[in-house]
Amino acid sequence: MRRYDDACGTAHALELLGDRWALLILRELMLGARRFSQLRADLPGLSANVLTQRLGELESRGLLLHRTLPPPASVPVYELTPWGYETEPITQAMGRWAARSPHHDASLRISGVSLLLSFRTMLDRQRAKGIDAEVGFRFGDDVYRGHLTPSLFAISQGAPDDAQLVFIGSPMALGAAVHGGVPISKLEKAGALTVIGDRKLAQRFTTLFPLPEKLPT
Amino acid sequence: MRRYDDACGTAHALELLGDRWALLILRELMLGARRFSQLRADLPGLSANVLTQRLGELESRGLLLHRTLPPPASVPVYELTPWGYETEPITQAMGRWAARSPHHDASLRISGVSLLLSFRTMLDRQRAKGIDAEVGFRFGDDVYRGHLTPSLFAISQGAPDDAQLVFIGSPMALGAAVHGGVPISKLEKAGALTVIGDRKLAQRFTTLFPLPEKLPT
DNA sequence: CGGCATCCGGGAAGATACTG
DNA sequence: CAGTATCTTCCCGGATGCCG
Repeated sequence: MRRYDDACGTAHALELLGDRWALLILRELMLGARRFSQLRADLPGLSANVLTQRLGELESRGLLLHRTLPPPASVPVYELTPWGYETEPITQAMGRWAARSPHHDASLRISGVSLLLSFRTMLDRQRAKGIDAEVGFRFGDDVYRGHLTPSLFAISQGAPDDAQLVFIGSPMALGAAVHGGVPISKLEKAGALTVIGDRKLAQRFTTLFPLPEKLPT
Repeated sequence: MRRYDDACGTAHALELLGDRWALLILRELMLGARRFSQLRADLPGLSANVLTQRLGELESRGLLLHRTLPPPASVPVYELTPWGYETEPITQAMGRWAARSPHHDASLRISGVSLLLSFRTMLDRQRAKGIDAEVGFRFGDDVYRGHLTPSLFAISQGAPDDAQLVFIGSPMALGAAVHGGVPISKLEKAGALTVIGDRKLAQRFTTLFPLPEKLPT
């Protein structure tokens, strides 16, 4: 490993997760275990050998585990350790800071996990006052449930037991609605997004995660 | 620039400041403008050409400015832009997280800026209850003043007007007292640290910035 | 399908020496 | 003092092939 030889915690953090792609791999695992092929699909620019290398390093450093799901699944997955999950504040601080960048291009592709994490990061507690909702998300085969309250947006993998609201579509379509201000009706007409359940709640949902003001170019 | 082609804010942040040494350079500028040679001294493993390259990139990205101090100084310095200063939460999140690492080696060298920033990051508001103190720090030629209150530790370059307390010595010696639990008296006997002013306050000062509990190896 | 090994090209990082 | 110039090394990324 390349070292900084610096007692500062920031330097040590960079030694542990400063390699290219490392933090993005952690981000994709932030909502639960995922498979090698899922990670490849989430991070298209990342080649298999580098992914293998990163996963090995992060495992040896104690940030994630390589385990096999219990039968009948019995497939290998990668999952963060508790300490790995504790990197979320780092991811969030970066996301919050970069959202103000004049060069940030929101039209690029985004993964389902990234989008849901951005909601968690940007939740506006004032605007969410009084809310208590179970929301489902279906991004192709990836399904998530979120429990939204004014103080917290708890997300996990899997279909919700009974959601007031379910979004179906690509992460980019939902991102356009929430972060891009595109009306839901327009996305539905274009066939990019489907909303099931409480449409009024869906409308409100799109306003709960405002991005910070951008800097002048 | 190497891109991730990802709309996620974290990815964009990594494009802007994910290059090796970049975040550590920002850290060293976090308490005010510094010169090229100071940065080299603060980051011994960083060679001049890489430093030149990083400074140029960070300037073109809008995180810092290369300007000349007004006469009679008239020397070139590098200084963060307001947006550059806004990276401190990232630095702090990393430092806080890495402090729990089983592999963190606090015996390595640390810069004055790093140490003072670690105080700001780790300030325990409970323990600091009722405090309101002006503290000076002298690390060789680098002099800082800090205004400490229960909610904030404001730091700037330069000698304090009237400090109740001044620490004189190397950053590592002060770090040993605050983060390492080494008694001030012992450091003074060893000639590593000098305390001027309110010694009782100095004693209390060393308890205000507790590190989080480490993970088992 | 889910990796790991290997080879290769390009480019970034590191060490050292040098210049205005 | 504040950077350049040059050279070497190593990491990253892509492709391919192997093996369970």
